[in-house]
Amino acid sequence: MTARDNPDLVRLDLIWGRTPRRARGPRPSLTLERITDVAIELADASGLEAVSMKRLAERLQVGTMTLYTYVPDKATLLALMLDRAVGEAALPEAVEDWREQLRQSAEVLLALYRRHPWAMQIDIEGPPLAPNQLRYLESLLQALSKTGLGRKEMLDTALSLTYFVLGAAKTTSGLLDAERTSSLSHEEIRERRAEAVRRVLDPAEFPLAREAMAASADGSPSGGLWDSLGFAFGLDRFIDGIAAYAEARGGGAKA
Amino acid sequence: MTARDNPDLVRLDLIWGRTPRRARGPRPSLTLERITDVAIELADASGLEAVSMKRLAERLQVGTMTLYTYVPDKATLLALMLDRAVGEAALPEAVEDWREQLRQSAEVLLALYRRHPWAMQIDIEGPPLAPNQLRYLESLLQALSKTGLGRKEMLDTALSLTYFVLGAAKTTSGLLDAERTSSLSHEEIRERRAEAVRRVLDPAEFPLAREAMAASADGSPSGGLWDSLGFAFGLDRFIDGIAAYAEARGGGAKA
DNA sequence: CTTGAACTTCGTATGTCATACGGAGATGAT
DNA sequence: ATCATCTCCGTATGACATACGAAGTTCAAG
Repeated sequence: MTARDNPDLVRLDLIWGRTPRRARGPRPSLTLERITDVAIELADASGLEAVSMKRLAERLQVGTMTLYTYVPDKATLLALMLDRAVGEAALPEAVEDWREQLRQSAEVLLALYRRHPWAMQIDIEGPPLAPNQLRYLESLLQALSKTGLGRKEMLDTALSLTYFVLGAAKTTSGLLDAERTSSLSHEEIRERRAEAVRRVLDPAEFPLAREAMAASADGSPSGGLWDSLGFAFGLDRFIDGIAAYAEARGGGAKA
Repeated sequence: MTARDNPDLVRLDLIWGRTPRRARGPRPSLTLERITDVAIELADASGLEAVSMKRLAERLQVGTMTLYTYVPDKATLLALMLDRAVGEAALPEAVEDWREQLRQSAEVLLALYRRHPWAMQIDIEGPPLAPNQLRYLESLLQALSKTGLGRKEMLDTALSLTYFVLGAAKTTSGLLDAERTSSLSHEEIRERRAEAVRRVLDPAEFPLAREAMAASADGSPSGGLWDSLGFAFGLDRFIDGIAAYAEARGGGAKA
């Protein structure tokens, strides 16, 4: 089966930079990379909804339809943006302590989502086979190869880690986004949220939630309830669970 | 501060069903619930992108702009849809084994995302304070109260669990969606994915990923690589980690 | 009983979006 | 020198959310 028969493969080849050859016509005035970079600038500055083909073309000083010579549709452009952003994440170098490497990998990914919140809004159809996504996965697997886990379990673990990070980033992004976008001060936002919580969190119906949120708000330096939200804690518990499992299986991991 | 001063609170009150009272004008011909239900039907049948104000109004036999008497904007409608969907998830009844209850809670949530894939595409701005979301959270906390964890740790744990489920659902939804939407047979889709993997997964650059995927595909009954994807495994490891932590802290949990 | 404030309904209009289509001109293989 | 193949892009289409304001409806107050 060649790419011609399967539109998915066209997109895949584009993401992998395998553009077949341009012989006949005039030289293109743009490159895919430049287009993708400018699109990312736009998304960073004003959010994903600001990335329209028209605005992007204006920034690039070309007509709107010119973009369609480089990209079959907008969804492909978004896939390119996503993988380019993922490529930005510096992979932590291999260290002997796989727990530490996993933790760092997770934090790098979270930081990436914080830097490029639009990346979480991009829905990929089909399996995640973009180059930088695969590189990230390979790096996780490399760290996990020190645990003595089986190959299938390593894959399950690596994917689970990315699930956790994506979910955490996505759940908290709305909160952080509001702080970035809104014209209000952080104090004001905090105040409004506290008001909203007060209005809604009936102690009779939600006793545990109320207590937990109160405890959480007290422990936070700025009194902000929605700051940390369990990322570090949850990540450490997950890694604990992996370590325990690997050890019980008689794996080669020490400590 | 009253709702009038803070547009967020208007939306919140709407989600909580606190509509102030309608005295003067003619009786409304619709209800928020009916609107929301029909919107959900539409989204279930044809995806979130099929839910436009125009189509929704047509289904309800009213003019497009009529909807705006019930809802300030589409984002609010989406928030209503989301919380109504969450309300559909039957909360597992409290059992003495908190691990089992947690596992069931996670599975219920995953099932919900599978049944209503559009729910994952809805971005909420601001904290998750919708009634059914809070009920779900309270139920998680109730299960966790048997662990002996501190209140802040309970909240961190509960949130982390939802992070994991959301991430897992979101990552895999693109794959399942393709199988639902596409006109191709599952066989054909599988074949194309295998072809894509073959094309892209250079063994020299991605030795571990290649091995892991091969092992994963072999272990799966239908030979499908992208079927389970580590949800159950990752969930169990996470719960293991929580249990270990609670026990080490000298909590009241027994085994 | 009348009046008018407050409400629902919704046609029309505005400005946005992705992208289909086709023409004009440039380039290089033959 | 020809012409297939490519780039560039103006125009057009049909979607979209929603602002605005007019018309009709209901009930409370005078």
